[in-house]
Amino acid sequence: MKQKEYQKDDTIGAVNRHKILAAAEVEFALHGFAGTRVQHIADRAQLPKTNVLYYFRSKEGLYLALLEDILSLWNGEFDEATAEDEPAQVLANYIADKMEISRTRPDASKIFALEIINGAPNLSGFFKDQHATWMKARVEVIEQWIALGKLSAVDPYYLLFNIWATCQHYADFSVQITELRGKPMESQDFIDATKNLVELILKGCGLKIPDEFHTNKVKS
Amino acid sequence: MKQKEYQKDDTIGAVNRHKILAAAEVEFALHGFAGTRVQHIADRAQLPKTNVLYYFRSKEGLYLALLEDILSLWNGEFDEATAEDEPAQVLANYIADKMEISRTRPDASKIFALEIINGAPNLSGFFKDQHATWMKARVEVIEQWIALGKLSAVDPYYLLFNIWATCQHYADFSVQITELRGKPMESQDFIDATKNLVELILKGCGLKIPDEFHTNKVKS
DNA sequence: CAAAAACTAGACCATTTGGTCAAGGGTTGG
DNA sequence: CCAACCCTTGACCAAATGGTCTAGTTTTTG
Repeated sequence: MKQKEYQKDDTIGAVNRHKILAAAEVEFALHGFAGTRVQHIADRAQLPKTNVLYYFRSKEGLYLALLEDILSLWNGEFDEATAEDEPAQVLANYIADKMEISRTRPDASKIFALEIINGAPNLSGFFKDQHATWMKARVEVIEQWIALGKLSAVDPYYLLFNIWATCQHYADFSVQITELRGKPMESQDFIDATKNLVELILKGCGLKIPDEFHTNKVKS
Repeated sequence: MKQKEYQKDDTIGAVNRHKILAAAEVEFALHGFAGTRVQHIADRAQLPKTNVLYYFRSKEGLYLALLEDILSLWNGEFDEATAEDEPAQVLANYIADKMEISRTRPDASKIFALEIINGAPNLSGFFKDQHATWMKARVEVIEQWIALGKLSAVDPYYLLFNIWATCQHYADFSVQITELRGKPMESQDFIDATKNLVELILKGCGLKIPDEFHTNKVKS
């Protein structure tokens, strides 16, 4: 249909674009938009600076492309949940998803956080609207669950905020967490943290914890 | 003892220093360190740029002075809690304190968050050590509570991380929260959010909620 | 295999910006 | 009242940095 399908992923252009985006993700997460040097992105990608500007029209263009990539991570199973689904399972999976993103894409999470903290100057009105619409639909599902007695009467907004806050924290504040624990979060630690979190939130909503998320506190 | 006690608060120098710090807090929170212009701080403080550099040796000097101010907010009642105290009351108050900071000093919270996200490049080793020491002592108290049966067996680290994450979220992500709720968080909303949060966390720890933090879900 | 398209890359530039300087104005204490 | 000190301010500067230009090289395509 269109010849711009450069997602072939093995053309020289696609490979370089990918290298640059990966390098940019690290740099922007580490220094913010203004603090990031195009030269440093180039160095990290092992390409000359001019090359970076060749593939992306400008620093801002690169940033926006990266941001778009990142926002696509925000979609998941919870998006299609309905009142018929079991809240315990849906919420537990949602939390697990979010935690998995924090573990595998911490820099993406950080860039998003920086963007929001600074007043979301680069998030398009389209994204905001879409997000607000998503939110309204999710809130409605949660309210239906409550009406059906599947869930105790929690405020849907605060519930979702709490989930985001805690999950994001493991990515955004990883430096502090590592400092305070004396060691970085390993794969197993994330599993534990996830179980803890699921237990906390679900217990707070008066839900039974799905088997696979039970903590092994008591070994009897 | 020393004549450098310019905390008189009404000398011309003290007043200007204060104005500059307040302006800097807004600007740094909004644009990050690298993205902030000294000129903009000066404009906001309604002083010429040279004046800002006169009171603080450099942009970095100003930032560090501000950061020091901000870190002093992190002290509170929980610092002196012991195993004899009641966990429900101590934790509830701690959460309420943190939420109050998020409400009244959101920019301070944001600057701290930016600092951590970017790898804490300006937090002194001294602060980190102090913080780690504080953490160890708090963890110990929580473990004693658990040993005494005052608290169900939660991981103290995850418990504290959860509290910080959720409380900070209301400051750092205020833009998103406003966007999704369709209106900014008012004083009363913070009270509700705090009660919700206290209920969630305490319930998760198997604690009874102190009267003053009860939500008014059921009016009977 | 030749021409077009995609890519690489050094040299270079305009602008922005943190910071300096020097000169002058106010205030205060002795 | 004067001298020391604190404060104010416009003019100016050097360095950093995003971005352009031009020219050459490689790859693709007809």
